[in-house]
Amino acid sequence: MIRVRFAPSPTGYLHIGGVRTALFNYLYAKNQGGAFLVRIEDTDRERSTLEFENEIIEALQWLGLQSDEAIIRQSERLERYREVAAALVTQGAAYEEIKDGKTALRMKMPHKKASFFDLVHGEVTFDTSLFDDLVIIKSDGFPTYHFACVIDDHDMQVSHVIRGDDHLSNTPRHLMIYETLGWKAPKYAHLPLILGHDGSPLSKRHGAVSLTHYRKEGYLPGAFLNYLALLGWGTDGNQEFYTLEQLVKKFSLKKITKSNARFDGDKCAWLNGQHLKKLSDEDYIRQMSEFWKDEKGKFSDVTWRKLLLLYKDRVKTLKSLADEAGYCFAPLDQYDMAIHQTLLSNYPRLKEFLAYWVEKAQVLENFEHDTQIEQLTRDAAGHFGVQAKEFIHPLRFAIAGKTVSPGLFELMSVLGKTECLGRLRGFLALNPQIL
RNA sequence: GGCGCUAUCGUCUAGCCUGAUCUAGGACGCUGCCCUCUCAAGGCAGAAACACGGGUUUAAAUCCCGUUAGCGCUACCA
Repeated sequence: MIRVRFAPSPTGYLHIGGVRTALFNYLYAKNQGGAFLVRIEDTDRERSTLEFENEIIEALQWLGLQSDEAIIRQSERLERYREVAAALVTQGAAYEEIKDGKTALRMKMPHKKASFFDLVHGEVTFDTSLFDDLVIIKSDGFPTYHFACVIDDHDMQVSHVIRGDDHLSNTPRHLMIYETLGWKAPKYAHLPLILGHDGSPLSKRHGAVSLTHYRKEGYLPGAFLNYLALLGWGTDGNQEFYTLEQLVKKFSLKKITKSNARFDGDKCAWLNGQHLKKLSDEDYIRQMSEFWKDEKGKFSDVTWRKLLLLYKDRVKTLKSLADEAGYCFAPLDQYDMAIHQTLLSNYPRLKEFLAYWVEKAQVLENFEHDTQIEQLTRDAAGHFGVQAKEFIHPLRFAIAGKTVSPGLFELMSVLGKTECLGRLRGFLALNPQIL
């Protein structure tokens, strides 16, 4: 039975590297029909908090990477660690060290060439005579990471330890603990690390390192996981878009890369856009509506739906809807005069056109049919003997305050007759000396 | 410093194990074109890499050695 675990330490928010480690553990477990477990390593009493722990567990839930068994906390297993440590002292493999009146326990480090076969790196050898005797119980009575980790993995019957490369050099130490305890060590797979865009270790300096950030930006869990899977893992084919289920099916430790990878925000955003696009209209609308609860209330269900669909191919994150469609949510308070001027020089008869258009459009009962508005606009252009775009571009600017938007007529039908004519009249009333 | 890991386009990667099929494939980003009411989306095209130096071999991105660089460990942090 394959059993793996993700063992975060609640000394901070779940970060990108942690998510990737959790993901690969999950993928391997599910691919092999095994179990994925979660263990909270809260042996650092100074830095561990319940708040971080809850946040991490909640984040894993959001990602869909749930533990198959009850979550284990190291702080609840102190008895066990002390018991094993005491046995080691009794057998003479560990000893007390008193410093500043505080007592800690150290395990004698066996001196030998320690080799193990890493599932990612292959054969790795260390000379353990270079290591100090390992502190196993700190003077505060808590076990050190190394000691607790080994005992838990053994007690939880973990078959494969899949963790970051930063633990590669720790592995021989762990192996020596297993050896003096007379326990069988699990198999190891050390994952390459995720670095910042500049190739340096991921840190706050890089800005977005916590998963929370990506949640708030409106990333889909599946898309984020998909991107992370692509870092340090490749397939023979050219497929890059994967759902979690597809990743589970295709995952293999053999395809894990040996070298560190840099996090590329652009590609991550692109993939999220791809996932958004692949969502069914219903799912997309549900996600957006949940994210934009407040804005939703400003529109009828039918209009809201129409609005969202207009931007489905244009948004990369749920949050970016605001960048694309901000003008739908709030009235325009001002226009960019530079663009205004450019438009004016391109279309000198702009005011005349718009006034004519308003005159024609106000006769329409409503703006519900974009084909109707389009026909009206093209007729108007024909009336002046100019191309339709000479009407469309100024109209777009007056309506959206931007030179970029989805199809103008669809946009107008979403905004509605009253709002559109209101904006146009406001625009025409602006800067009479320029117009 | 010591020990360990790693090294293909700017970035993520395929190829490396089992040398010849690699004038090195895909993706993001970038540039151009098409579509077109603008922008996106989509389609097409393009620029862009085997870190360096030795060696083995008829033949090396692929195997070996060294150099360099990056990263990790070297805590009573995990």
